[in-house]
Amino acid sequence: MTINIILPDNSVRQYPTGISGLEIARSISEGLARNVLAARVNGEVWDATRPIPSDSRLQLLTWDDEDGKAAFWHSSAHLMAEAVEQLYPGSRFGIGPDIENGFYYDIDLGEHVISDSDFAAIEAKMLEFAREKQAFTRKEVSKSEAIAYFREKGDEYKLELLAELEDGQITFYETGRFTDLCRGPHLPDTSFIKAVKITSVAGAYWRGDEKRKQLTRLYGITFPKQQMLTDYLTLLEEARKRDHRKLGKELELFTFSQRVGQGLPLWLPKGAQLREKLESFLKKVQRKAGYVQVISPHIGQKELYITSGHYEKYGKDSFRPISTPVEGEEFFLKPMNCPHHCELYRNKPYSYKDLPVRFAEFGTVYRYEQSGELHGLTRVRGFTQDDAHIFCRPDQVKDEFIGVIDIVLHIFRALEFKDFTAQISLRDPENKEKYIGSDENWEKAEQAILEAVQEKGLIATVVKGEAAFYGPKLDFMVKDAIGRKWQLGTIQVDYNLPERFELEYTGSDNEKHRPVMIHRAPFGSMERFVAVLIEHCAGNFPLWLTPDQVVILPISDKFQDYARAVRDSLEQADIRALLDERNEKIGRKIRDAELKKIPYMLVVGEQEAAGSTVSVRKHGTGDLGSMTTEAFTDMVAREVALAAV
RNA sequence: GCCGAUGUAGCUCAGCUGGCCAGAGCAGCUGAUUUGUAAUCAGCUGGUCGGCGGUUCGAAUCCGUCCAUCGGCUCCA
Repeated sequence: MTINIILPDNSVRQYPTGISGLEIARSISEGLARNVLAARVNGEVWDATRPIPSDSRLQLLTWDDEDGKAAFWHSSAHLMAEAVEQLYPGSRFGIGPDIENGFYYDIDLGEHVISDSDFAAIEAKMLEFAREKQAFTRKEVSKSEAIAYFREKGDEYKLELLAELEDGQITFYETGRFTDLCRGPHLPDTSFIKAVKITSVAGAYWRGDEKRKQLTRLYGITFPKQQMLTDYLTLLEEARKRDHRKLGKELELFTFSQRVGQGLPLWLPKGAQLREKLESFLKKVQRKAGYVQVISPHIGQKELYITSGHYEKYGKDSFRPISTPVEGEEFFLKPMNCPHHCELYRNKPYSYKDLPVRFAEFGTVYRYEQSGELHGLTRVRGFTQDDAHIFCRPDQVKDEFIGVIDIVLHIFRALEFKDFTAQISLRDPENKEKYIGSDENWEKAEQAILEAVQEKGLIATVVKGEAAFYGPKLDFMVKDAIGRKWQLGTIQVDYNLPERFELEYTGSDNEKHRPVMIHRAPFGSMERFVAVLIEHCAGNFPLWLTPDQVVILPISDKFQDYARAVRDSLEQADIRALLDERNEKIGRKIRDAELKKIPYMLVVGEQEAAGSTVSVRKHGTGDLGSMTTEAFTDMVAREVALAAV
């Protein structure tokens, strides 16, 4: 009996029934066979060793295929589990998936505690088992057999997972001494795994539920070649150099003080300069888009947040209320700007002709984030949103939404953020009580977002259950230096606050109508945006943004006067210039300026003073030769203008 | 908040299993040098070793606790 196998190039080959992907690979070339990690059979990823029963389309997966890599790492999780079980008998296992960079396994170690000093032993055990070339053996089992096995083993986690599976779809995989409930697929055997690194250990709640037991999550990564691990670790090392916490310190952008408080950033002069540039850039964009600036105070009465619904939802997790000499009077630090903006809207009656009204404010808000959540500038307790609230008619929602998407994309383009993702967050249809507002309004809002995104041709993932409690949203996310995703820009439709604040406008029918509100922040928060920006450009900010654009380096004291004259003329032209007056050699001044990542260095000495020129050196590039001060000024002005900001 | 780790001068770090006055480089200060494209030389200053408590004849080192930071989990209006 033979079957037809269609390969990716559409060629058809005949093989005996029950041949495996691996055997087919071997029939093509021994080299291919050595690299085959898994097989895609009719679109489904299978073990390379699994017999193919009938005519099929086959793709052999190697390290270069995401699915091949996934099988590799998932198999590595099993290998790690086997090692852990040998080292710490009685361990029970939760789940052990592959992830973007490697894999993890959630393990209940009983009384045992694993710390990084144990990693080496686990790695050694894994390599030992890898060399044993243990096969991953797939076994179909009945549900009752499976339950019996894990009951015998006393693994309540696997039993819980089993309870959700149906009979007939349950498979076990055996690797050496370790048997796991697993769908697969897996590598043919463990010998493919040549390099192993346990990367970290952390607590993780079983099934992500804070109320359930915390298991030990062991993270690891493996490779088919030792060199690949070395390269990966080097890459990580490089990424850490871009970390905004490190660069923020080195470039004197911001700092934290224990005395001021956890999660409360202090912006140093250079950081403040940078942030101000970003703010004025956005203000200009917004002015053109019809926004008006407003200003509101940092606190608001308790009643304001009772009206908005925030008190009920977050009152307990906020900073403690501020009391006053008046009995019963309480104020809150504002955790959001929208309630204040609603009151601004209520200042006067609006006609349908007045809408949309767009109130913008760089509003500083305070939220009592859990201490374990705080992280550099990306997660803080006091931060400034580039906030605005658009009050519009229901028929304007989509256009306004589109307008905001345009602003976000404009900003990303200006700052060369190419690698972002967009996510539409809808409510969880199973848990409607988590949200405020009517079904009808939610449906209208979600529809508006979906349509706007579609019209802009934006590629966005849709996630149910991620909406804010008052409305659905569209978020823009960017990754940081070490691959963590952060939300930056956000656009949120809100039918609820206008209701709660009884906002109105008079329609053409002379009747009162309720406006729709759109919350939006293209940067998200200045803190987080600056953090991501720092990591994105590794501290080499675009010329128009960078705190110090130019530094003037006199060859010696003798040329201080000329150097000052150059600086003054640059400042006249609105160029931010420093003067290095230290009594140091030129090599030293250049080195320090390079380390400070200042875009342009102007060396001035005898020749320059004589000819009214400057000798220009560009950061990271080197000597550009000399030119007149005017020519340099023009060059900088042009470069700034070119950024189109 | 939870799990694990870390915490020595402004910065980066050394100080092993407890024992002379706690060290280095950079930064800073003083002086010399007057310099041509990534570190000039010399001298000096600077630390209640994260805070508090304990064990000990003796603690940066061991234990407890609190605080902060780091990696995750949960959360994120």
